Amino acid sequence: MSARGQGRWLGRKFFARPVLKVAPELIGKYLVHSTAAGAASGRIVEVEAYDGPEDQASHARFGPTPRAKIMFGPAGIAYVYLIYGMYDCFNVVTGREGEASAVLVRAVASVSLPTGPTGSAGRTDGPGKLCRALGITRAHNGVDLTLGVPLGIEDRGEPAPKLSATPRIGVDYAGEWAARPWRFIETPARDAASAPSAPRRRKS
DNA sequence: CCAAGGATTGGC
DNA sequence: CCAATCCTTGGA
Repeated sequence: MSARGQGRWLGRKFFARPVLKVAPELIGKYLVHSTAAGAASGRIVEVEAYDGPEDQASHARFGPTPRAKIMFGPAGIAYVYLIYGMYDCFNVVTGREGEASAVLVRAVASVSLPTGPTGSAGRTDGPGKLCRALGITRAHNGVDLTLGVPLGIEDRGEPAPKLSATPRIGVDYAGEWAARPWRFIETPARDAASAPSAPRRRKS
């Protein structure tokens, strides 16, 4: 459907802005993975921003290493890496070329799979499960998301959701950077059960 | 070359 | 609370 590409897929201009502006705007957009079998998609509901080599939580903190150099490149490119030897995590590069910033997509909802009913009834829990659910792997590292295939991010014209910002997950080692509220989630309708769960981080 | 640790998840 | 599991990085 490249013929109807006008504004359907988020383009270079959207991604080529400061990551702290792009990240919250990705909430409510749709991550779509198209294959021969059909399209797998999910509504983005949780993201994290990683901004520059000085961000001690970012993979770019060691400079443009073989793995992280893609973060220094042009915006709109997928950065998919393997974590803990078993899970793939999906990111999109943002900002100007030469800067090192990216958005980690941590969760999607309303998952739709080509094989039929999702069964998931909705939401993935984390970046690893998200990639597994949508079939995203390291093979997608470096693909241009603005083309829409095989991977793209779609604006379906939904109104901007209400957002909350919290510190990022699993970056305790990052010192003062760990405290920055650079994780964005759609504000839960009710927080009765979910709010108290956050503090539990390993290592007391 | 080698040792250490990780943008996580699921099991005990 | 902690093991799984392997790639990336930094240091010797």
